[in-house]
Amino acid sequence: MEQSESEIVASRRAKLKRFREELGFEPYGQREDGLLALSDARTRFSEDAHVAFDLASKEAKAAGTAVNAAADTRAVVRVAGRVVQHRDMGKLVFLFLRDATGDLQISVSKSSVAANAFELAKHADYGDILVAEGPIGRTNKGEICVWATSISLGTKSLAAPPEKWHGLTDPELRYRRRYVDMYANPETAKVFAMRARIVSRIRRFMDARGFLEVETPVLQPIAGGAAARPFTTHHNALDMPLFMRIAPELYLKRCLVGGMRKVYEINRNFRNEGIDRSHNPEFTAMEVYEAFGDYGTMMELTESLIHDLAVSMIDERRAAGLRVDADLAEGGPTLPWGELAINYAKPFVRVKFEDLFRQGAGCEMRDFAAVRAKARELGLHHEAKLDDWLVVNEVFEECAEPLIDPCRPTFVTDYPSAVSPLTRPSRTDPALCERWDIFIGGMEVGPAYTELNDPDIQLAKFTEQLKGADDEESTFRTLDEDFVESLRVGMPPAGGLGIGIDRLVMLLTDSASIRDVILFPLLKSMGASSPDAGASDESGKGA
RNA sequence: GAUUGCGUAGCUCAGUCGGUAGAGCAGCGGCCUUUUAAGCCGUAGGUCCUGGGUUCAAGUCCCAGCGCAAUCACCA
Repeated sequence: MEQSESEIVASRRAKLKRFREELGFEPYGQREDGLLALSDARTRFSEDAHVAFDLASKEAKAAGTAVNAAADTRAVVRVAGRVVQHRDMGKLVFLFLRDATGDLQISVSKSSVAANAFELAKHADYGDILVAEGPIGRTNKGEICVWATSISLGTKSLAAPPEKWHGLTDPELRYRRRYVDMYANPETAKVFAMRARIVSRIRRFMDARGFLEVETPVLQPIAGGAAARPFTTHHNALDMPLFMRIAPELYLKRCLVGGMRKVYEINRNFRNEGIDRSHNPEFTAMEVYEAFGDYGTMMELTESLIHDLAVSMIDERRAAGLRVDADLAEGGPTLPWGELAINYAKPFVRVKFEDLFRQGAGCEMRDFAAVRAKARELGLHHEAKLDDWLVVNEVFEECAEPLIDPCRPTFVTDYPSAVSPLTRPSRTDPALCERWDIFIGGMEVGPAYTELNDPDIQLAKFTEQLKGADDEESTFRTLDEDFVESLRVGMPPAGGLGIGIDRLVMLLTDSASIRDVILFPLLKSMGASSPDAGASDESGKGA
């Protein structure tokens, strides 16, 4: 049953036993009060106190007496952290502890601690969690450290650690063993700390503008609000199929019907589709709805929010050691993202879909014959099967989107109505609708609409959409009649917005992949059975 | 789904033309009271991703599969 363990694990187990039985340390620790974060402990260092103590020590040594306790004004700190460096000099041991705030050296002199504590320091392994207490001073070489007067064991680590200099670099291992990645590569932990602050800033921004944060169903009987393949599940007691939501949109609109004026939700969506650098099957989105607003109010809100976040990232990124190219004095925060230097100065770029189309395709988008010719020229061979406006959309994505300057946040406005089923058509030009998409760094970060609130048009658009569904799609695409009914009750005119939080965090933290901003991204499971072995397993699962 | 690349010790990586499996770190045993990837002496550690094939001989060449990455496709 017990697998034979590696030599390293075996020796760590032997140490655990020795620490417990010979040295009297509980290998899994206990409550510790009064612990300081390592970065806070470091700030308690006083050069004056250190120099005064150093002088008193030398005088006492020359005189052959003990140091007068009153001469030691160094702050005493109590800290805990994981061992990431260990240098044994014989009767003096230097080790570095690490916590989420940084690293701090602990210097353990045989003459300053109990015999069992010195043995513990001497034999501590990379990865062990230690608790140390003592005055904060520095070494001859200038390293600020805790001169330990006591050391105890927080937790013994049994697993083999990563390489101490290169850390964990294999991307697969970093994602699969994120708990190791987070301490072995401090920049990983910094990205997630920044993500947390970005999300809380977004909430403060929305709250300050009077939006109410609500929570709507993740388990939905009908997966609406977007066109994506949902994950399916089943409720046993009610014996009903359920879908993980692909978007909260239809529920948030019901909130407007119910009388909420301004609502938002920050939560997970789930889409059963491909995985790549900007797609994870579960991702975080913020959706916003404002009664009596429109896509213009959403544009102002989005521009202000993203600009404010970018400004706040100047200090964040400097503190985390990330690049910042320019500051506000030069026209707006410029935050590098990979090879791109993205400038978040207001106002963001605005360009009409129709104009960008003309520029990219070289013809008018309403000249469908020319558009179809262009599509064939581009090699879009399924062009003949598509509606005119879908061809327009494909040609746009192919020819026009690449023209958007990736270094400037850009609103593309006034999309064709035909590709936007939840959006209100323009009153002056019904072929177009009041919708924009914002692009940053070549990524689509989010769309916004003036919401369609005419129940008859909405019903017609849903019905039209369902007609085009193939067999597979029709298993999860169902008309949400209750939503249409809510529109009959009456939804005020409104603006709505969706923003991909993960993508925004990627841009703000200079992360190349969505997996770098999601703590535990989805990977294939390693223990998965082979296809033939799996068949018998599967039938046994539900019981 | 397609193409390309990668998969060797716990980790980071070498491995030439097909000819006995290598280093550093980590580990283990020593030495050292000011180290900064500490150093020095000694020692141990391998399913070369898996399965086939070619060959006197395969980590290396061929085929299939698995995993990861990048690019493309898909995702209105």
